Amino acid sequence: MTALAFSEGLMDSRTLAASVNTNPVVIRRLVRGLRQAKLVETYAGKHGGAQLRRKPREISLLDIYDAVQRRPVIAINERKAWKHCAVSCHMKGIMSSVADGAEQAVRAHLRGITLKQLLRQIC
Amino acid sequence: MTALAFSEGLMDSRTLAASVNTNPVVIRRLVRGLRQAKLVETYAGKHGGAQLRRKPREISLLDIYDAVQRRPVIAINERKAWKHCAVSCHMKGIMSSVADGAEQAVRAHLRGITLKQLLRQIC
DNA sequence: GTATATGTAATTAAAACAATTACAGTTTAC
DNA sequence: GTAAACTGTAATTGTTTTAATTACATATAC
Repeated sequence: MTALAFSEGLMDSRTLAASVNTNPVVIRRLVRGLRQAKLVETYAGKHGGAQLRRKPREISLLDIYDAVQRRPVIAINERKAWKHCAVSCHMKGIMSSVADGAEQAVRAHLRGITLKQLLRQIC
Repeated sequence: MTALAFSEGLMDSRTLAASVNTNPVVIRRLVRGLRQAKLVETYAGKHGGAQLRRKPREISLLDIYDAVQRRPVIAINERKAWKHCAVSCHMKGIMSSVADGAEQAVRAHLRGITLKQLLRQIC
């Protein structure tokens, strides 16, 4: 996303992949999430590629995180509790709220950073 | 750790494993980290096991997190940068500080929760 | 119509993680 | 002093997750 902001235009998945040192298909899979979140628009065909739909100043890292993230910051134990153990029976609920708090803390941090800010550190 | 606080004494790895629904060896591996962090003490031999070294009120979730955690909240891309791309060359540094901020946010949250507080939600 | 893109499913490979086995060392109880 | 019940840890195997790659249908520019 920083590369897209930097380029100020279309970039194809091959170039983006080179920048991250991975495979174009990996990029296209991530771009799908970003497109669904309306952060980028993509074009097929010759001279196709992806570009931002909003100004870097208007895209936060939280927007990107929500668009591509899959797993929570703190995962909770999903196994069955041991019925004879009061602690075991309560832990899922207790840890869920702990994990939720951690998630919110990270989200608040990411909400405060925009692509524009990252860009300023390069230019 | 909540189970140890609840029991107010020694618990063996077999019982702890039953509570978490896993294998005793998995517990013993986690306990090693907790022991190195001086959060618990363990005893070998018959009637052995683990118990807390401090009061639940004096153990924060951050203490536990530091003792057993392995991977950062946000991992950064460790691949080689693409020399011809200014963004690629700067991203590692930029993302490191973003990841660091997220880590600090989670740590601040966990620092504010003690085992005692978790215990209160059970008793 | 050919070259160059994306979109996506399917497959393979790699890495991380948990489970299990095995066994040496420790402590208790008798 | 020896059997029983623990911990400590290395080694192995199995499972799950993730990334990489292949394949090909579809779209667009010229």
